[in-house]
Amino acid sequence: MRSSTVLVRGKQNGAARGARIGDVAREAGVSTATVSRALAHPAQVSKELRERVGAAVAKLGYTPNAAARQLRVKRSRTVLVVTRRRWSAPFFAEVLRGLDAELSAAGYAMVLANFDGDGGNRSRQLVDMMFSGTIEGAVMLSGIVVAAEGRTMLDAGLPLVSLCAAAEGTHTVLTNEAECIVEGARRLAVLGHTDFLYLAGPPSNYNERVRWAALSAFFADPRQAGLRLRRAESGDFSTDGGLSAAQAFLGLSPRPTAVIASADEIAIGFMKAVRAAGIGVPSDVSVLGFDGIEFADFCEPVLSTIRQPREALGRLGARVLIEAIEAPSLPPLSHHVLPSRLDFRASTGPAPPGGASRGREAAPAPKRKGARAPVPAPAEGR
Amino acid sequence: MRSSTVLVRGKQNGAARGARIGDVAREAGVSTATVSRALAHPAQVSKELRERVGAAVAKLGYTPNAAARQLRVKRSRTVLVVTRRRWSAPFFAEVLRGLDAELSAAGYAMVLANFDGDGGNRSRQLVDMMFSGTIEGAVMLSGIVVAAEGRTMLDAGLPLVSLCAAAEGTHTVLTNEAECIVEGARRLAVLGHTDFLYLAGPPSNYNERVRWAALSAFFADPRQAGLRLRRAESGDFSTDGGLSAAQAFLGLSPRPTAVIASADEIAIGFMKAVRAAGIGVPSDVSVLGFDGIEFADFCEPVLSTIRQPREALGRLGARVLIEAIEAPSLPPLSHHVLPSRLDFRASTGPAPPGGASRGREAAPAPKRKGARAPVPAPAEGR
DNA sequence: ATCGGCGTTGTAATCGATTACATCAGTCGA
DNA sequence: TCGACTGATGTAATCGATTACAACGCCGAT
Repeated sequence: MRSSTVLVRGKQNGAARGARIGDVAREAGVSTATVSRALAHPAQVSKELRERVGAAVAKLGYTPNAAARQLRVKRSRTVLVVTRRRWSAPFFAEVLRGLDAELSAAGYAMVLANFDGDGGNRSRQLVDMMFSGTIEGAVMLSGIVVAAEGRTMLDAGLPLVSLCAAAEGTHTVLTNEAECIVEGARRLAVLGHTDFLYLAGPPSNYNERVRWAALSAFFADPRQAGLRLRRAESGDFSTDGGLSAAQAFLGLSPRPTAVIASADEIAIGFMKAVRAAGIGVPSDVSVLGFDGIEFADFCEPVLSTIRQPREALGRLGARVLIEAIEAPSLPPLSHHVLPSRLDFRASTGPAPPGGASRGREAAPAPKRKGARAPVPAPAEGR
Repeated sequence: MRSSTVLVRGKQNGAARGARIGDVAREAGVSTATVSRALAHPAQVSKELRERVGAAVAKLGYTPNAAARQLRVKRSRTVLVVTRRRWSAPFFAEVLRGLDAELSAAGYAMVLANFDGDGGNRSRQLVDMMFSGTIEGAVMLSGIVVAAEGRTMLDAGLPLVSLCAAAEGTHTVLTNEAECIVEGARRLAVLGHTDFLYLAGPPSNYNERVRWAALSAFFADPRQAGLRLRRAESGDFSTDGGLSAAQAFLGLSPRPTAVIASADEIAIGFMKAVRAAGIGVPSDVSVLGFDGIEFADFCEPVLSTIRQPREALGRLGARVLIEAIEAPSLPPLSHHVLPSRLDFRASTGPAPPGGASRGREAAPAPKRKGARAPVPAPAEGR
């Protein structure tokens, strides 16, 4: 049989072998049922035995085995958080903090997994997690419902929350980003700008699509007939993306006087590159970013941006998920919208008096390969 | 008994009720042992039955219950990653990517938990995780071995890796940060600087201590008798910390001409504040940061920094942990050092010809409450 | 004295997989 | 033809907790 000597902190070929519930029961002179009850439902146990059990637990350093408990009660108190590698790190880190704060306060552990649409291995890992009982729900920052072998994460029937993204069949927590970006364009128009350039992020990204759709819809409105909107691709929510978008900008003629980026990183990279080419911000071109990351305050000039409530998004996402998990029956899908806030600062100003530059007075970009034409709007939006 | 109709994707009061191994066995006309073997050790099962089992698994959408498996085989294939809230987000995000990449490739899930030395609740959660069998090992980015109720994370006997930090009894993965910061000071001295200021991060932080210890040891060396080192507190690895350190700097007389910050964020905040006060960088003061975050390339001027191999740190940390977990017996503690790299750019230059300014020509800081005196070196280092 | 009810405690079934061991069929060599 | 061996499969024990149910003692009401 099993060794009868009690190992308090014994180690045995690499794995810890702690006390089991039976050891505690023996030590306290009670049954295992009483030990279990004393720990989980203290009110059901007499003061006398409760104390004996407590002493035995402390003496042996007992911690209930999580797998055994999970198997029996079918609750893991663990949730999955799916992220995307291409995300903006400063944005993501804050959201994660909100999630962690709320989840840990409620006693949930958080499993973090990147998902970048890889071939099939990671997809299967994630889908299996949903079906294996390890997980009680998931927060998806990717907007993608991962699928593998004919099953999707949704099929497990667990609550799912899309955070900063929307997917069929999930709860959603969003911001009013569409309104905000339109409001930004409107404010720039009030400052006299008529020629706009949108710096797009990864076209497959949900937020990217929403922002572009809102912006292009606004410009398509006949009441905005005097305004012009073009679009340049950055490829990524990154400063590098901003650098490459700047090359496209420098090739345009006439040059737009107002630039709206789909992420602060893009705006920051863009500003650096155009200023290096002798273009003034905001004297020649106004730049508006998106997200409100910390470094928007520290670039030159200080970046106008749309501030997203990052930590609050994480907190709300967590609460929505926890509520769905703990509801006695399947709750209806909920949809929340948190407000983002437009913050105009030094990188935006009145349109230059002479109107748009012809793209001549500044030194042309040293080596720009194949003038990137502005890209037509994709099918979605309108 | 249990319903005999097989629920393929059935949901039942909120929780998914998938097929169990017995259902698969019945469907395939074999025993549960054969199903288990067909999935885990296919070579032990005849081709015929292997195929029947595979078909049944696919038909029923069977995924083994993780808790039951864990209970039996005592392996969770899950590791814990402990972070600290006060960490630099861009730094942290990259390290996390490295960890995730390596862990997921090896089939491990990653539980993420912030630890900020909170009263006791979080500590207990973490320690309990170590003892409850949920976790097979942990990577600690905090340098703190969490303890609660007389037990520490170490006591569970599981492998622990300290990443970018060192703690007794753990494997460590570090960078040569001490050498690098001294090399940075040396290079600045070669540029003619003699009056240095160190912008400290949170004094309880491991990296902060190592950097300060190395730097103060270097300046204490009699061969560097002509050099002077002072220290200002930033409180945090944050741009805000840099702003407040700048106030201390502006109050010094004579003002140091070389500033070494313990994090890029601090350096970036510092540069912004002193330039706003009319001090030129690098004409009046040279600034060297630490970490090599993306935004060091986008502030004004471009920040000289010490680049840390962030993703590589994460990857190595994960590999060290996995190796320790999978070793047949307790392996000896290992210690790795990855190289960081000094990168001098626009924010550092020759010492101003006139030597240090007297702290007069620039507008004094508007409201500086109680001139912050330079802080004496703490006990460690020498 | 008898009964019902309540509060406390113990016994044993249960969760769902893995795997030691037993069983059985088939193969090969003597 | 028999026994030893091999390979495939099934039976049932096992992991460690939770909890339904039974048992028990004690109380007050009848």
